Amino acid sequence: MQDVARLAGVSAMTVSRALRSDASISQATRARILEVIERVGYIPDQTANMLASRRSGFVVALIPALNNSNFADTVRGINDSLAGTGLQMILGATDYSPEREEELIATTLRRRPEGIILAGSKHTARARRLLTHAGLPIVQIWDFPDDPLDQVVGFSNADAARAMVHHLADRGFRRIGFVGSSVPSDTRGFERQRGYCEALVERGLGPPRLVNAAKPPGSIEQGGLALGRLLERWPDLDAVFCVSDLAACGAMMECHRRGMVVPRDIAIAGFGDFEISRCTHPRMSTVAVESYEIGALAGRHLVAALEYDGDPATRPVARIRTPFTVIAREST
Amino acid sequence: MQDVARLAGVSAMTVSRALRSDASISQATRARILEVIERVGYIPDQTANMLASRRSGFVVALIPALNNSNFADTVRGINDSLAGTGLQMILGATDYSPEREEELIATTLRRRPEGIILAGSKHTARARRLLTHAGLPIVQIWDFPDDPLDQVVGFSNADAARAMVHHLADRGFRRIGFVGSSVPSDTRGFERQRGYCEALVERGLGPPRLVNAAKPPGSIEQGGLALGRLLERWPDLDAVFCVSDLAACGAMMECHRRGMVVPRDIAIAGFGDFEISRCTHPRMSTVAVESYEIGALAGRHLVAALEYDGDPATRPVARIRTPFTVIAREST
DNA sequence: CTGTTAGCGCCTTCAC
DNA sequence: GTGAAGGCGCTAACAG
Repeated sequence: MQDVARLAGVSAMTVSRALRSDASISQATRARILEVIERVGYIPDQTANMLASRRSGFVVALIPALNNSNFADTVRGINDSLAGTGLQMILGATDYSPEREEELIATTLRRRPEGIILAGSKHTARARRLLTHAGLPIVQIWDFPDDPLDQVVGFSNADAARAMVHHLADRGFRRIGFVGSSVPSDTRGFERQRGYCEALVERGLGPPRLVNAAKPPGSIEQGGLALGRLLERWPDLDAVFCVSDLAACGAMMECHRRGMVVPRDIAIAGFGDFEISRCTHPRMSTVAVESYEIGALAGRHLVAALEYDGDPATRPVARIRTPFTVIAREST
Repeated sequence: MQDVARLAGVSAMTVSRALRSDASISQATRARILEVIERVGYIPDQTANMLASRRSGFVVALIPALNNSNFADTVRGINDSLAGTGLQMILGATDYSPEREEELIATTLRRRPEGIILAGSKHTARARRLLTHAGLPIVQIWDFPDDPLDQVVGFSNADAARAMVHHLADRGFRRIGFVGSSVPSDTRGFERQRGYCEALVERGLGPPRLVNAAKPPGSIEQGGLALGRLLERWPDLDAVFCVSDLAACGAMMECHRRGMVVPRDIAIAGFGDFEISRCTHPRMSTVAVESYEIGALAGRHLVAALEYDGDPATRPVARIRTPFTVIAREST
């Protein structure tokens, strides 16, 4: 910056001003400085900027997994909502582990992010302490906790799962099995399982019939294996609801393999409305959630919190319930 | 850090040492300092660290899209390969646009990353200038350019597509259509199309029969529409090769809708070996590429380049060709 | 509209 | 094994 200043015949401070849009500087001086910058290929050092201005321009987003189309859409939503704000995203994958999440919170906090977006509502005690201590705007997404840390954009996974069980019951299915999440700490998966159990009670459909899928990779394959285990224990199942469309897809393939006709012999339902659910044969009934919208809203409300400059005590705190919809297709 | 130092009865410099593993400091002092740090909840400021130590700990990864399962796997591979190195990833999505890529390069370079991973080999002139000027290790992935900027982990998309056309020809298909990428600047898609055209010549299968899918969202739906347009122009097609599994999946659904039996009436092939390709009915033939491995290798070789401290002129430069495989399933 | 001064929070370098 | 001085590249705050 000193070099540029010298070449342009101004002080470093003026170069610094030329780089910002709001600063008071004459058109002529700015033009001359920008010309020098372009000519010598100067790239301002944002690290030094961060230190001096005490603004990192970072937002942290922590999601369970990168290779899940639902969360990938959410990340896209966050990314899009940050465009034009000068904010950049630091992305972390927790692998559904609260401990890994805590670790990521601790390390990313060193980057002095301005805000943080977290999937879910289950955090370790230290993670909660770190977050509240840091005093930055938080948005919890993909869940609707009773005791939110700050802002929330999500939905009740239990309610969403309940809705699907009611759909199955409405269509006349009575012996409904459930393929649960392969990851014990997948709280959203667990909530869906809870919703399934509650709905069974509500409709008087007897005790739960459930198994858990095995660990990825191969969520689809694992869904098929899980169906096998379900049928072994409860051969008279007439419907299976899976914690995700991927597992449901595997379950459906297993049906094809066994010569079972969906939904005549057994109905199959998934969760998430992945593109894949429109691509099975028959097409799969599922629960659609607003993956992209969750990210976009979370980003927008985080930015709003960052731009708010009134009394911190009266900062608006969004608690948004995003909708979910049972998509009834031919598989049920 | 000053506060911690005062509480521990040492100088700030000693606290700084206690935070690093390699520094020379007595066990007792370090233990005392760490205890204070834990008690007061001190979080070191990595921004200041970056400025003083002149190491950002950042690696930039620029990929075309986040919601593409192939690239998501690559990102996962990069992420995993960075674990334990102290490096963090800044992720950018270029939306298949060289201009957007240039913009991202310019803005992320301000963060003073230590290395950069780029999908593809088509960059604007300014982007190339910025990169070479920055003088950092680069890894180009998902392509195998003739004029690499630095390191490469990828494969020839044209060759991979050629292999699939040869597979179709081997199976006796003669009138092979192609559904190209919806994005004009998708160079990998364009390379696949080139491979298709070359293979037609090699096998004497007449002039290309190709259409392009329309813009996402709805890559699957667009594949179906594209098949419709292909059949309108060339009603006697006996096989269709799609630039991605998503489009192929849509094409297959369109066949179901039209009462065409795959592969008896028409064969369908995709590209990418997405999970979805194992989930169609019949299962889809496709070209498998090592999405995760590409990311993992790119990350590993970037780290190697960063750790290398010999003569810059003799730094090892990896140029890795990752394999691709035609997966023959029932759809062809 | 432009310049000067004094840091931002940490680490490098050197001294002991 | 520990401390003091100085500076990383930039900007806030003030002065003019």
